[in-house]
Amino acid sequence: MKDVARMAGVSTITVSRVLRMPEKVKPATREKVESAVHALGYVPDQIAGSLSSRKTRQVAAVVSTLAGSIFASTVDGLAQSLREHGHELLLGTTEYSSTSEENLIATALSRRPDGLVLTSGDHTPLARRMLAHAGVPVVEVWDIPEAPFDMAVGFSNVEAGRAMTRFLHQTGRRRIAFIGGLHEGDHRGRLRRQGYATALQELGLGPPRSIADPMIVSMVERGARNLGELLERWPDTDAIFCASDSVALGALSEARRRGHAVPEALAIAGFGDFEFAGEFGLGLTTVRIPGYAIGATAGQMIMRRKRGELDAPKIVDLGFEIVRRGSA
Amino acid sequence: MKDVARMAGVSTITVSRVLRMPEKVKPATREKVESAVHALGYVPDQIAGSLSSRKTRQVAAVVSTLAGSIFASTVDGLAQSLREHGHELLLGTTEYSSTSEENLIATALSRRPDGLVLTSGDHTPLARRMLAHAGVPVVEVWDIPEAPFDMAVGFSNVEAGRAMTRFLHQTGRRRIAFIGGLHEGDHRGRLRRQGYATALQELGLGPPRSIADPMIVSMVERGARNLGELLERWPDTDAIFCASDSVALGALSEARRRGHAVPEALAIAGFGDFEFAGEFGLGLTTVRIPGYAIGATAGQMIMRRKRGELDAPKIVDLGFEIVRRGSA
DNA sequence: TTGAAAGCGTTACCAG
DNA sequence: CTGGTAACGCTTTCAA
Repeated sequence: MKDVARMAGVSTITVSRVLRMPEKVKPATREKVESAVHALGYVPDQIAGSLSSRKTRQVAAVVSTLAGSIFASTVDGLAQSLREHGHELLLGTTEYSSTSEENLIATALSRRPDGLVLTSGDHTPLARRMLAHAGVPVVEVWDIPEAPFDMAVGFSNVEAGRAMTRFLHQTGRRRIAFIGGLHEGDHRGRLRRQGYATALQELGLGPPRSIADPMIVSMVERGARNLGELLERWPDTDAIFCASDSVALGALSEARRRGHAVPEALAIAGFGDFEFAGEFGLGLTTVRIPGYAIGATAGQMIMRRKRGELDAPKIVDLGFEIVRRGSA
Repeated sequence: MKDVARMAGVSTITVSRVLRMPEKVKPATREKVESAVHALGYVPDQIAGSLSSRKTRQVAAVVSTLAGSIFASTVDGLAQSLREHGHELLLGTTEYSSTSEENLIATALSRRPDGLVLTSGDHTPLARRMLAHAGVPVVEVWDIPEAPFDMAVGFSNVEAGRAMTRFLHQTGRRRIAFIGGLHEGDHRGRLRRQGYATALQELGLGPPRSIADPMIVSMVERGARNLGELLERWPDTDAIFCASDSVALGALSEARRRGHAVPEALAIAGFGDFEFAGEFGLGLTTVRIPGYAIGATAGQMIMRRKRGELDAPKIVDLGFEIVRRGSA
């Protein structure tokens, strides 16, 4: 910056002003500075700027994994909305729980982000303490917790599970099963299953029929294998609600392989409305979640908070939508 | 840090040492400091640390998009390997080209990352200048460019396109088409198509039969629609190589809808080996790309460079693999 | 409209 | 093994 200042014949603070508030500088001066910046290929050092201004223009996100079509679009939406406001995304994945969320939150906080986006459901007491102490805006996404830490945007996973189960009931199904859930630390998956169980009870459809095998890593394979186990144990099942569209794909393929007519004999529903679920692909009946919008909204909420807007909502329920296609 | 130092009765630099190189501090002193850190809930400020040490422990990645199963696993692998080395990932997406790569590189560089991972193929002259000027380790991923800027890890897209085309030829196909490619700025997709065209020529299979419609955003829908157009124009086509598995899914569905026997009458091959392509799902013949490994390797290469390892390879070809399943 | 000086919270460097 | 001092490259604050 000193070099630029010298070349333009001004002081460094003027260079700084040209870069951040060009309208505050006389056009003639501004041009001199701008051409010096260009000539020198100068790129300001945000690290120094952040230290000085106490603002990082960086927002951290802690996600379990990017694989499996679940969070990718949310991260996409978040990155996009931050970008529109001149902010950057710092991404941490807990992946295979090689690192705890607690750990990730600590390192994220050490970067002094202007905001934090969390996808996990429950936080340890230490994590909550660190968050409280940091005084950073926090947005929990992909579920509306009963007691949000700060802000939250998403939908009710319990309601979503309940809604799809009731939908299957409405279409005439009575022996409804749930497969593919319960992988380690999947808080939201458990909530969906809970919604399923609740609906069964409300409708008087008997006890849950549920298969899960956390050992199978591939969701598609899990769907195929769980379907087998399920039909062995409850051969009269007439509808299957799958924990995700990937699971549903595996179940659908396996059902066809075994000669079960879908949806006539067996209805199969998924969750997520992944790319492959649509009309031109599988034609899977599923629950659509506004993943991209969740991320984009989370970003906007942090930006509004930063601007000091007090009337901004703290909880945003973006809902979900049952999408009926051919499979159920 | 001053508070911690005062509480422990030492100087700030000793606190700093306890945090970064505990073994260099006498156990008794260390314990005093550690308990002060704990008591005060002190979280060091990496911003200040970075400014002082000229190291950010942050690596930036510029990706076109996270949607569509292509780069998500690579970003996952990168985040994971960085994490193992105590580094963080800074993510930028060019998404819908609302922001140019050039722009993203500039903002990434302004964070003074310890490394930069690029997924795009070609860079503007200004981008190259900024990169050169920054003197940061750069890894280009998902293709091995003829003239890499610095380091590269991936595979040859041209060879991959060529290999699948030759594979289809080996299985007896003679009228091979290519669909779904050419979305804006898709450098690597073009390279694959080029490999396809080269193979046709080598094998004497006539001119390329290729359909693309950049206006259709959904890849699955594009596959379905392009298949229609293709069969209208070249009804005798006996094999279709799709630009991605998503496109292949759309094509497969549409082919079945139209009553074409796959693979008997029409072979369909994809690219990417997405989750849904596998044995338990679609059973799609495709090209498997080691996406996660590409990301993980990129991270490792930057770490090695940082450590000053001079014997480290600059170009790593992770190859690809033709995976034969039922569709071709 | 521009500038000088004083930090921002750490780490590097050199002593002791 | 520990500490004092001077950066790191900006922005803030206050003056002119």
